[in-house]
Amino acid sequence: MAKPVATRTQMIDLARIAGVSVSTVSRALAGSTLVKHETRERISDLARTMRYSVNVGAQNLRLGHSQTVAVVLPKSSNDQQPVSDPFFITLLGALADALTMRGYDMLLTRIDEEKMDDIENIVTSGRALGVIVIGQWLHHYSLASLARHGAPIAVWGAKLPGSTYFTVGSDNRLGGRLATEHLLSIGRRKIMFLGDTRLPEVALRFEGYRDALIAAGQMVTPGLTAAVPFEATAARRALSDLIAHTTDFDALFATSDLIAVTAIALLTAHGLRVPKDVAVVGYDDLALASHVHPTLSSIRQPMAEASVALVDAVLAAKAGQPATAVTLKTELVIRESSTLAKVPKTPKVPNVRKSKPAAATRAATQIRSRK
Amino acid sequence: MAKPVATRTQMIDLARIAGVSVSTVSRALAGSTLVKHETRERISDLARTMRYSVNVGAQNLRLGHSQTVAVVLPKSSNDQQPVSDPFFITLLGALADALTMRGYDMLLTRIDEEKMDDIENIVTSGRALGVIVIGQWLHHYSLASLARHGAPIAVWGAKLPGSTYFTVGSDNRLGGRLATEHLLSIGRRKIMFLGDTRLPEVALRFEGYRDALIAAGQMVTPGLTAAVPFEATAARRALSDLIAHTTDFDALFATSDLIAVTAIALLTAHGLRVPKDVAVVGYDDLALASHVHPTLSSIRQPMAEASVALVDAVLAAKAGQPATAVTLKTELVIRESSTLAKVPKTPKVPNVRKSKPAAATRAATQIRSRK
DNA sequence: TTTTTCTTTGCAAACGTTTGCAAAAAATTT
DNA sequence: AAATTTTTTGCAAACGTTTGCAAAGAAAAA
Repeated sequence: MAKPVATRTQMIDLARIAGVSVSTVSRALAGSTLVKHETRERISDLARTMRYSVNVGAQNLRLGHSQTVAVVLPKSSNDQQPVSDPFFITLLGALADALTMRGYDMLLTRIDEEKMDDIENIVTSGRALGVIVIGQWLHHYSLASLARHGAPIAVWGAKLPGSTYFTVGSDNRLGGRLATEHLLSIGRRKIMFLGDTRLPEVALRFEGYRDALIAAGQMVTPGLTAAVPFEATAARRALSDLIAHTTDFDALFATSDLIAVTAIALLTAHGLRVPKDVAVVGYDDLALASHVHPTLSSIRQPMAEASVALVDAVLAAKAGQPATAVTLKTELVIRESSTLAKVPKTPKVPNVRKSKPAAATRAATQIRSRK
Repeated sequence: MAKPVATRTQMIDLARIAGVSVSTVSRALAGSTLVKHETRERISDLARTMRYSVNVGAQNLRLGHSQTVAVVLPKSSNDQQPVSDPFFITLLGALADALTMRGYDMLLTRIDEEKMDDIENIVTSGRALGVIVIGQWLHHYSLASLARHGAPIAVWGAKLPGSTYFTVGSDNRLGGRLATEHLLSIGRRKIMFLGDTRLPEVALRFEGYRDALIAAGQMVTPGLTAAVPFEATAARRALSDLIAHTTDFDALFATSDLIAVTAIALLTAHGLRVPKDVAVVGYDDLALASHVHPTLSSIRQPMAEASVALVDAVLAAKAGQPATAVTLKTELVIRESSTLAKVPKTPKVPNVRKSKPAAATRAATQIRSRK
């Protein structure tokens, strides 16, 4: 086999072959009307047959800007787990699409929570024009500090009081309220709240939960709140403990779908029926919510819109606009896990459509069935 | 607020402040021993306090190479779905870690199946030094063509006969055999195969399935094979149909965990008990396998090792080495969905450890419980 | 002190583009 | 045919680094 010449073809090669200058090639490939239509065609064709594409590094250098947006996920230094939360993973996919659609490249990085300055590095090193931060971060104040230093960042999550950066998130308080009102409306009175209120998003969902209870003339029972973490294994451990010791509840409001399905699995193993004995509502409305049995009611966070909003936000930050907080449409999706009607018994027709819309609580509520 | 000067700090700024030339700064930051220890320190400190980091674009341009590896996922032009398969998403996370660990940046792109030439673009445009291709691709031959043109690519999946590119994958045939042998060993005789054998990986798993049946003196029953696709919604539809019309089976071997859990949900809705009436084994051993109820037996594909192997492969390809195919350790993980023993009844201790290792078929088999 | 050697620094040329400006070529008008 | 305008091209300077080479400075040897 002949050793191929390693040197990549570049503009000067095209120029030589076409008998023009590099300037002309550059302009031709950029589609500039400055160059004669005919030569433009000729050069484009040449580029195509020679499988040439411009070196984006050089291009960025000259143009002084990058077409890449970084997406960072937190990595706790202790755990070696790959990205655990299916929610963020789903968001990741949606982000990849949103960015690709707009013509941006996506740089994916996992960053140690202790080394948040690395985030700034991504921008100052010119690797990306801005950073989208997703995942459950403890050090929100570091983010604020980064933003103040001028790094264009957009963050998934709740808007915190003094935050200096762009945020995109669902209406956590509304979500908490919708879930709780729904559970109340199907007659549940001992609704347990599962989530770690140290996280701002979860704290807001808890407020919604409390609001709904109070509006219904109930109050928050201390024993009905459990600080279940988002991480899968830890969540399972916490729930195991919980279910072994507490049984005095007839509904669960889980602050993530993962917590919800884990809880359902444990309840079932414990001999409790869902939704008959315990109704369950999750949060996120991931694909998995429709795949488990019983299918899971959940508060829907619209991923595609979230992604677009995050991209917009990071570009706005880059443009120097003042930080804003986007709140996404947040709605309840009712499925079997919180439906009073009996689960329909194995229809011959594949498409199950619930006939009895058990309890529609309010405007923002909708019934979903599988397509 | 004073408008901050937009210009990013660069080497020449450090040089001016430190009273040296850019060459010295460059060398100092690179840690060259050519520059006096004391000045090196001084410049490093200065860089740190000024929050400077070198422009990787310019660096790459000068150095003539990139530190970025692209990871591409297929996107079917018709469906607007975000990345669907949880398997690839999990792999994605593991890849992010493997690359970060080695000091490479990861560029994530979704590419239309019809425009596979875009893959080559990633390399010729200098965006990345090589490409890791994951996902279920139909056009394997296009990949081969790309590889022949010199693009360093590494592909997740089965090694195809004449493939000119690096591949990393599990031992699909062994996996199929292990699953089937296990189901046979717990007394099942009507084992249904769920998977689309047009995909090379699935075809191999089917061969393993057939091997095991034949070794047990059985033969493949045509009615016990269903071409269930990997994509979630389509899979559900296919399974719905299937379960409505066929019931003459006592075990399922699903070629993905997603198919398996969907099947379990549908079976349960249909009044069938898992594993009592129908035992189920999946493929991939994703996190979700331990989160569903009953927990899912599955063929484990080691993600972390896969990621490392893929990174190694793409670097080898870049170095011009001849293509190889890595086969990962492939083993069966037995959980509740294929265990004869009764599901343990809600132990007070959180950590469930199965007491009865129902049926260990062979060396590569292991029993797992949650940590 | 002068010469020699060794250490530390700076100059200038690359890396592959884009683009302002001016020159050349072509088309139009006088 | 000359003068003017319009279209098309090329020159050369940037973009922010790295590095071979030579020069300057310091230390050692003569």
